[in-house]
Amino acid sequence: MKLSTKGDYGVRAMIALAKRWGEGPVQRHDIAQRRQIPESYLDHLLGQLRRAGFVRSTRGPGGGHELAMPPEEICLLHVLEALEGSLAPMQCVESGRSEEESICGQAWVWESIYGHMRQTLGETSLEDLVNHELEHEQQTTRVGSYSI
Amino acid sequence: MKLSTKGDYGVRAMIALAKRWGEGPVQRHDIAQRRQIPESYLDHLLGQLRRAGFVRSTRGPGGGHELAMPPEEICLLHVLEALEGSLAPMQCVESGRSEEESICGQAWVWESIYGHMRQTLGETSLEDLVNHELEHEQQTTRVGSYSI
DNA sequence: ATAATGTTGACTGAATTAGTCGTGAACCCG
DNA sequence: CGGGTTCACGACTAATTCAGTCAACATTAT
Repeated sequence: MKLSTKGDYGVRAMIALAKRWGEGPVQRHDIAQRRQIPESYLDHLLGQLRRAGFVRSTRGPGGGHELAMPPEEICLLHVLEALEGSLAPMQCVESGRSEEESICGQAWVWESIYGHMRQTLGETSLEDLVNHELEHEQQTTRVGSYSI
Repeated sequence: MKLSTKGDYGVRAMIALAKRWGEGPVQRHDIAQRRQIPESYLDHLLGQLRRAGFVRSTRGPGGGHELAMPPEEICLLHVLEALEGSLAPMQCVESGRSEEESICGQAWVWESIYGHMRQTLGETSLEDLVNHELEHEQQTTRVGSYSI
């Protein structure tokens, strides 16, 4: 039941980009360093996120990556589904499946859990994550590690 | 984010046993056939469940496996944790971890999801699962496939 | 041009999952 | 006792997924 590092790293990268929203492209190298993601792996993640329409990239000197839309319009659910595919905990809970087919006898429990999960992730935007991080930084006097 | 087949099969097996609660031991072969679980694999699962104290086994002719306690006293959460270990979706959400340590910036969301999941699984007993299955069988006139 | 940067796909090593199999131990019955 | 039934346990294996690297290529700024 673990989220893969792909999803974890991907969200971290998106938070990094959200934090710099409106300030122009951020470079792969920069993101990787700040958020502790292997740089060559980040490549793939950014690729998927770009193809999913969340990230816009520009090449050449001064290039980099930036969000393709404001942070408040991007929710965790969509980011994670773009990276990991469906988050359904069991196949028989995958969307669009008639009651009859679920012969596993426990599907209804997982459906409820999955529903709640989707709702929570769907209600949480990148903006929320950034704000939460900023608040947390204020509280602890420790400055810097992830700032900007 | 998928539950492994281990957890799925394990719960299915427990439902099978719960359905026969009070009727003496049920044989591996029988469970495997009814619930579509590879019999040699079921061995391992029953082993884990026995060592976790949920199942009692007896050898020899007329032997088999049965629940070690009434179905209403066994919840999904404990069964799954016995089989899969912690169900936490991220390591930084694992229980007993101070706020400071979670540097991932998204832990709070997952903590909420994990909390809800544990609560739901903790409130669902084998008895509930059996009842749900029985109701469902009544509704659909189709008889038999999993009966008794 | 050329240097900085992103893009892509092929490739790899490690870990995990999902099993199988063989041997042995306990038990029941005659 | 002896033979058949059933569970018990651990070694072994095949397949899949995960996590990550790398090299060759494309694009743009200056």
